[in-house]
Amino acid sequence: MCNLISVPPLRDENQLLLRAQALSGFTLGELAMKAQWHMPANLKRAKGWVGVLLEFHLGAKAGSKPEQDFADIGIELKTIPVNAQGRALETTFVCVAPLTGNSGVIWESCHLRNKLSRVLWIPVEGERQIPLAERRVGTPLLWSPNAEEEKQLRDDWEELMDLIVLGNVESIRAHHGEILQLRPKAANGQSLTEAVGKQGQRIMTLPRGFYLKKNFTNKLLSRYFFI
DNA sequence: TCCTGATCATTG
DNA sequence: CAATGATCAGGA
Repeated sequence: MCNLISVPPLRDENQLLLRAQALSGFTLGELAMKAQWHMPANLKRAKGWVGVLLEFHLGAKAGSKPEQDFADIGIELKTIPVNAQGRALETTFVCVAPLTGNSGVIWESCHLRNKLSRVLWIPVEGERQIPLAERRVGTPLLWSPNAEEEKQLRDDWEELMDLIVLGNVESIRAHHGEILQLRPKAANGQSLTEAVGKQGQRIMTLPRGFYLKKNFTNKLLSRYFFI
């Protein structure tokens, strides 16, 4: 994507929050024009477009590094499509699930916990009846899990990781977990990655990712008003 | 209507 | 291929 606007580096999370607040109320069409980006008609062939557009406006480094979007200030950015009531329309992808090399991996130092330790949520209107260019950005929310939320995340993560380590990855369905779920995260059904089989042998399986279920993200968002 | 499994684009 | 950004869409 062309990059004609330079956004200065961020000092701290308050500055990031202010910058995000300044985007609320704008439509995606306005933000695309400001960035001089091409507007796709819909997201069918551009599923991550909204997230990358907001990253650009907030000064996140684009790329595919497995770290927080704003690693220097310890913040992960998540755009979340919402309906007119401010309720999540989709689950939220968190990170790829490690399917091998998990001996000794513990919650305290896992990738998922790090990613979710501090999240800037930006709701964006996502109903398909609204043309993409007319969808508005909502009020951002800076969030860290409280004790109860962290326990829920940890319980689900540990249950899912146990299944992965013990060779049961292929028996995990999306309904496992109260607030976290493990689902395919792949380019297509032919993608394969290494994992552990039932007899401890090496198998090839579809890459998986951790996702936050909508019931959980809705609890976070419901405490705030949308626009 | 909603959820689960499938899929799309891009970068390193 | 694996990571990033996610949403699509058929079947329950």
